[in-house]
Amino acid sequence: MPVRSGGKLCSAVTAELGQQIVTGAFAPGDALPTETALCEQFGVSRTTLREAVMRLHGKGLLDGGPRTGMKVLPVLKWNQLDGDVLRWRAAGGMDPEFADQLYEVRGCIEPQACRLAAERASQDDLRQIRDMFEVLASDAGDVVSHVAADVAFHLAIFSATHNPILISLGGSIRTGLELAFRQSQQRQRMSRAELKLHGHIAHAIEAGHGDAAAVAMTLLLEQSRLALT
Amino acid sequence: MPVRSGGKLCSAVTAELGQQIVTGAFAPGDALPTETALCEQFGVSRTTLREAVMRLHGKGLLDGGPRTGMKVLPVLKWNQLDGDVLRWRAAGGMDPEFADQLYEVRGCIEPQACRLAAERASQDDLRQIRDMFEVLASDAGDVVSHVAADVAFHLAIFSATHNPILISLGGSIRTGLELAFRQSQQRQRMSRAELKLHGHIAHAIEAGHGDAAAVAMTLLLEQSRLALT
DNA sequence: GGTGTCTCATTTGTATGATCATTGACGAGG
DNA sequence: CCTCGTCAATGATCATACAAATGAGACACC
Repeated sequence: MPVRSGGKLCSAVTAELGQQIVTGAFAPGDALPTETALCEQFGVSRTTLREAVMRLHGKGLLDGGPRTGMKVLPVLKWNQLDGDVLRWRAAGGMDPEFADQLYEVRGCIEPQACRLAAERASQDDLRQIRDMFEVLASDAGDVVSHVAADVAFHLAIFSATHNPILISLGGSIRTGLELAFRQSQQRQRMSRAELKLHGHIAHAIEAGHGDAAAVAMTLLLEQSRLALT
Repeated sequence: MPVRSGGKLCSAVTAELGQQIVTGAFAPGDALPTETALCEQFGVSRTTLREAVMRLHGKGLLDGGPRTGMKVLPVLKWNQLDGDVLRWRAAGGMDPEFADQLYEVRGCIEPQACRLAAERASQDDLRQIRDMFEVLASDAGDVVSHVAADVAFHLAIFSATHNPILISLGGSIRTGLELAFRQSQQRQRMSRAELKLHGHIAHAIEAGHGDAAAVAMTLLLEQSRLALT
């Protein structure tokens, strides 16, 4: 009966269990209740329960063998870039430590992505980046669309690298970007400094100045991180 | 019939279908045969077939709705860092283009990881890195254990950053590392230049010289990429 | 009595077939 | 040509069956 009725049972069970794990209701190393117990608790069949468990297994949250039950894996084994894990972790406010970690990873990747983008961006890529910057600069629309434009701006840079793996990686941190941006803009609009840096990045990539773009991106990330606190 | 009998049907079907997709037997945008047709082709029940399809969906290879059948998604949507996708793609020899992409991504991340590791590595982290370097330098053991030590060396650097997201990311490219190293060492042992660079990295991290470690890592990746061709 | 081994029951892993809902393509009819 | 109903294919869930693995208790032996 606890299951939120709106939607697929299986997803609901996955979300419920996943959030319980991520938020620490089960400590790493702990064994979950038996399948039959969980089936009764959620009021679903074993098939559905196992479907949910399998998804969590795929996200690196659980592992287990026959007879031993399912154990919660240590945090380091979790697939931290998985969209669901990210959302569950950020539910109820993104803790600052986590935000720092996310920005640190972005700081590793995005400046380099700018360098590659400056070398290889096609006309289409450049247009996409420029368009998203226009939307950001126009300051029109609600917060949601503003966040979407910000995310699209950064994803467009990943696209411009023409490296499928990097693009895939960009897609993985997409949820992280959204969460961070939303929380950031919840307090205040994007600052003028950040907006200017977005412009610098766009222009530097367009001009093929990879180093300048990378520097601007590094500054932007720093600025954004500060705005978050 | 084609299903390798010794093992899990579902995994076999997943691997078979997945490899067919990744290797291009179905072009992106193509619609797969209907579920019932695939069920007959593989000789499994619909549940099992759907289980396999769901896994591929989770890896971003497929999408589809009722009545429309399952379509192969464009390559950019694939989860390129998924271990299985990586393996399927590399099966039958890693194509040079893909190797280049992988090294490019590593070049984005690992030098920065070295910087962070140099700042934060604990004594345990340093010991781990040093130990793995010793194994590499000792030149003992077979190719498999040598590859394992190389992978462990790089993963230890990720661990030393103490950033869970970065560590998780390192785990994701683990399969890529293994595949690249195995192919590399299949031809020839690690060159003396590469070995020396491993040593430089280890020492620089130990000494807290982040920039030096990053430079050495960049050089190492360049060197390794050349050795692969 | 303590210890090693063996059997068995419990729990997970894998697979099947059935049932009902959902959705979108396709054709009949206006 | 447009609209709408039909229906086939997927989506979701369930009840069930069997296989495999392992922990726990029974049992024999020292």
